[in-house]
Amino acid sequence: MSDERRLAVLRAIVEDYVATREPVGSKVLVERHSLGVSPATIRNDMAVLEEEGYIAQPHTSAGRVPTDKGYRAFVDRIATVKPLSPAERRAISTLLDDATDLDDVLTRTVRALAHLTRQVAVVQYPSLSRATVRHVELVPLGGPRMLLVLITDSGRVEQRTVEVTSEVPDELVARMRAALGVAAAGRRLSDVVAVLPSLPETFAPADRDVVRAVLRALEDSLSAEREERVVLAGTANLARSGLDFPQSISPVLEAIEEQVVLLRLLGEMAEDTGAGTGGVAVRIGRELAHERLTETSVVTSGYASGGQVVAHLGVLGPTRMDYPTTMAAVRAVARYVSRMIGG
Amino acid sequence: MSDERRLAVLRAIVEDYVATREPVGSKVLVERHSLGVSPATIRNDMAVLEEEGYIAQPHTSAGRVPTDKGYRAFVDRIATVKPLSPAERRAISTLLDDATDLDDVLTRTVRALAHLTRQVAVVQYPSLSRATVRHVELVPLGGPRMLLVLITDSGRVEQRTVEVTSEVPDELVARMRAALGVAAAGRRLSDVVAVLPSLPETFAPADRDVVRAVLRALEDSLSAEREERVVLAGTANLARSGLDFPQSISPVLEAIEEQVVLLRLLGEMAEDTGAGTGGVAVRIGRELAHERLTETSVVTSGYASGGQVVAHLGVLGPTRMDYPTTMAAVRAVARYVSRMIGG
DNA sequence: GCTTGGCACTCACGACATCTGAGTGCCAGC
DNA sequence: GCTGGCACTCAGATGTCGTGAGTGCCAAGC
Repeated sequence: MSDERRLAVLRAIVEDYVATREPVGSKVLVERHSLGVSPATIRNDMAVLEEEGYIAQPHTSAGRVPTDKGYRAFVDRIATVKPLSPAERRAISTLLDDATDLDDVLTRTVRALAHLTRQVAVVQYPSLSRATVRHVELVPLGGPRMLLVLITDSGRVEQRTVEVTSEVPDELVARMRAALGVAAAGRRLSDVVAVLPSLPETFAPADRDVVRAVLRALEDSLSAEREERVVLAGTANLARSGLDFPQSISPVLEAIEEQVVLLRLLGEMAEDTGAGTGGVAVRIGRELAHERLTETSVVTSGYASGGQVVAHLGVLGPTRMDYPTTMAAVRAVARYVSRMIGG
Repeated sequence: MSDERRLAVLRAIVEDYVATREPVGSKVLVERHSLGVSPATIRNDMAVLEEEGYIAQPHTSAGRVPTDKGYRAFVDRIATVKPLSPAERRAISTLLDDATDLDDVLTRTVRALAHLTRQVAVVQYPSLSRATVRHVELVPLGGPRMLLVLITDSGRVEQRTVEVTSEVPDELVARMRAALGVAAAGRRLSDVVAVLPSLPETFAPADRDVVRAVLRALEDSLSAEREERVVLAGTANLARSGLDFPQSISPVLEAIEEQVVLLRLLGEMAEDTGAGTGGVAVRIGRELAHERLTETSVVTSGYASGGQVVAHLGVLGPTRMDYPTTMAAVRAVARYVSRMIGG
């Protein structure tokens, strides 16, 4: 019994199951794919594949269904990322080309991705910590309130209100703005944090409390928790493929809504980009190690600005998904975004 | 046959159906509510109610179910907004009190609303056109690109990149910034638009193209389409109440995802705030005039800043919803937000 | 003129029995 | 090591039937 044929059988099972959503039996397998052997032979192969955990039987008199392990083998050893069709490439350009600012780019990106893959798409905002500060602005909002605005070179704008106990004179605001500009502009955010503690010294003692409040707000803007934001699209696609979620889609929706979960995943998967998949990472079912997402797979890729990966984007769908196509779409969109934001 | 009793019967039907999700018959009706008459009498009332279109029978041998018209009568003539429980009030405070900036307030608000009502919550960003400009900032992004940032008194920050054909000297950027500041600061956005056309005149002819590009971007930021943003939460609740959507929840999810639909609704409903409902507007099923939302109801309310309604928020759920409780929650949250943003 | 008990009627739904066919595992022969 | 044959299993489809909730109507009663 040749190893290659067993892999071919596995591939055929995955492809047929993805296409038909029905357990596939030995007979249709030889009919639809030219495997050159009889159903009985295939059955032997299937028995082995099942014993090794690549496929499973929902019940005795049914065909086989790929397991997580089966999909994994498919993704790692069988499938090749297939290039997008020209029409799909055109769709990406049309959707993304006339974007205005960063918000707009990301919103359009996530929509394009959801549309291409017919699944749930996620795009993470460019990380703040790796960016450099383009500009810091401090605006008096009247009375004891000010607005701190932070603009990075990736075009991201962070805002934060600062409230102190007493009225702040405009003149002091102006001086603080100038000091912040000098201290921060052109620096990487992580470096800015290091400079901050020495700043209050340069102000009159009476003003230092106010200065410290502003710095706290700035530090807060830079801190890891606040920096992470994601945009979502295509949740309706989940419902469409509701049949793929035995219980209900509501745990999946819940998990998606807790953006923390998504962010953690995007972060984790940043590290397991497999070889030969063009920078695309895939996690399948239980590999996600999340109880609400056992029937779900995630496909992600990083996107770059200035040669540096600044954030990730991806797609979430049922384990029974068309991996080659999805991976191709994720890769293509990631590259396109990178180009747009100057990757 | 007294009119009051018929209303009482309708109320009982609505309440029971909302509670049990099952068509309600004459027998259980007299058992559960002390109506003081026999089932046969109730049947007569029900026959009339059905003839008048307030209730319907799913099939011959089943109980009755309220129609859209029935719910409408319930909301208008029977139900009273019931105050929230102390625990619920506390939940609102706890969730909202330590919000930092406007983004944060709105995100927390939408979560609170979704949590309280166990439905899909929507919060609209404060309208730009009614706001006044606090500050305009123009930041050089290097080369021919600039970033235009607009800060309103409601704390909203709008950003927009401007790209021109040639490099823009920092000095010109500074002059434009100053001119914009003078022209816009303190004005209502709608008034700012009127002032813009005269601005290029004050610049040297060679610079006017650049100035015009910036003004176009500014106008764009102020334009009606861009000004509208919404935040969503609780989509998972839809799946939970999936049984209430006979076909599937996916058309509903689709409609929600097209934020245009939501914005149109919020806008329309701004005008039909009924009397006696405490500023809360309700649309039921087909009243929404949206084919994907025939099984859906929406409950909204405006929220205010400076005594002016600046935007709306609300909740979307199955027509079979607990209107009194939902309306109470929407009203309470709207008031709370108004207080927080200085309503 | 309402209200009420009685009664015949309807019909969705669940329980149960039956059937069918896809798919399997195994084995003997090639 | 492949193949055809064969007995076996079992989920799902189909059909039948009984049950009971709920109704509408009517004639009697307050």
